[in-house]
Amino acid sequence: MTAEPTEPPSQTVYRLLRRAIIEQALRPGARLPEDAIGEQFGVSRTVVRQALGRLEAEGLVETRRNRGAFVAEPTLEEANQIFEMRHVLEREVIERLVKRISVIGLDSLEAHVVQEERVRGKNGPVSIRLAGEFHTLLAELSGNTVLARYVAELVSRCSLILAMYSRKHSSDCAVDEHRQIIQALRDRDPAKARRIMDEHLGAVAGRAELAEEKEDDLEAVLARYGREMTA
Amino acid sequence: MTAEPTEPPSQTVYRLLRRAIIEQALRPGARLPEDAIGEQFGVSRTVVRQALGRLEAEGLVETRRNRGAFVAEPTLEEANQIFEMRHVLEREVIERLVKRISVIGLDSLEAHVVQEERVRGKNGPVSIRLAGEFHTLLAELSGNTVLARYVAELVSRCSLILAMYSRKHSSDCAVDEHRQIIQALRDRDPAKARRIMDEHLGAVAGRAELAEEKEDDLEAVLARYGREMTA
DNA sequence: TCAAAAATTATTGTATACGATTTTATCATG
DNA sequence: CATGATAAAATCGTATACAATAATTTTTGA
Repeated sequence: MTAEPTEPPSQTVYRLLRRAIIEQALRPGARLPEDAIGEQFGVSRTVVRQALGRLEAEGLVETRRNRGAFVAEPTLEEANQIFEMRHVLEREVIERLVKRISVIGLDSLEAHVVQEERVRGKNGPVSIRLAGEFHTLLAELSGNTVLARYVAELVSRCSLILAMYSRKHSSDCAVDEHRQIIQALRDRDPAKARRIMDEHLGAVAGRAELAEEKEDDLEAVLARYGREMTA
Repeated sequence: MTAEPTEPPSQTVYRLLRRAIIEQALRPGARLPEDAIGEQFGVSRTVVRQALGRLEAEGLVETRRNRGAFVAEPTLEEANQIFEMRHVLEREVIERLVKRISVIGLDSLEAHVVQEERVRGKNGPVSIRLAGEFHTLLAELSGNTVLARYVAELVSRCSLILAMYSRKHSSDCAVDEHRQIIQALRDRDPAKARRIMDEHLGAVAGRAELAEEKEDDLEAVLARYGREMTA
């Protein structure tokens, strides 16, 4: 039996915090004190710090000197730039996939959409995450890992933006649009694929309105997300 | 007088290591032991670790579990993907600049090329860095900070690739090509600008051949780059 | 002499300790 | 009562200590 190399704790913390942010359990502006997080996850500040550092590099977290880390609050200008770049990169993804996506690739997209359908309307946070992961999966199928990494980063930052500037994350329509994208790829129709992706991203970006603030209960959130760690 | 907030030590270490890698004073595969670096810079392993973490996130450094950090050694496949993405993004940069670059922007590009000319042939490492920074400057002038960040990252990773796969970093020709790019932007000629950028990047990518290994003297390099820190 | 096992060394991974900085609370004073 | 100074608390930034792991060397037995 191969001795599976266990994941380093900093990565676990990183992963869980990231998911909590993307699923909007931790909302923009929320404080992220090192000792509170470390205590919940049963690790020292050292490893929490590493995780926060990575999240900061990805733009999901902002840290202020001697003040600590906070879930990032992108300005409207940043939000526009992020959407712009996402658009540029996802267009590139589609262009590549229309040319050379494999049957296996199409199947994995189908499988993902089926998953999305399954949680449709049931679980808000999870459906938010799955909707984003559809785009990440597309980018991965492009075969260029750099492109995939950038898209993943931008998609996750978009979750943050929607949390700030849209009233509700109505991802119901998204599933149908995702199906349309798959169909266009299957048809090998570049114009159609590009048009649908443009519309889809436009729809996502269009949900930008102002939303009211809502306080988080950090401990409760961490307890929920930390279960995986202590178990 | 405004009390200038002094740079955190981890960022200094990050900056100096980054420059050492980009200027090829630390070559791909070189070991980066935490205590040796910390001793040279007069800081603890804690801050060295932070710097190495950031460099890893950018793809300039690879760390192997319980083995330590090394200057990254991109494979040929990774190298191709990086060049591809750089091409995609820089094309986007040019497209935007042709439309809306300001006179001030053009001036700053001119000023940079003058600098490049000044060190032409004199100092290898510095001219390598300046050649890259021309592209970073272009991306910054696009006004999209995300785009600028990605281009900066890719440009620096290209230095690494050239260090591995090209015999010599003959950046002499680059200065002229940079001038041509500026001219095309001045003329607001999209087709020409794009063609020149394509040729330029093709020329850069074309220098990919196999190079012999060469051992580094870590201490000497760090002493050189660390002067700025201890002073 | 060679190979395998054991011991040694070197280096990383994590926790903890302590000083520094910022924020908050307290209190005196106009 | 407002306000500014001072003290207290909370939190971060960095150094250091120790445990864990991997690499290296030495030892041992055939």
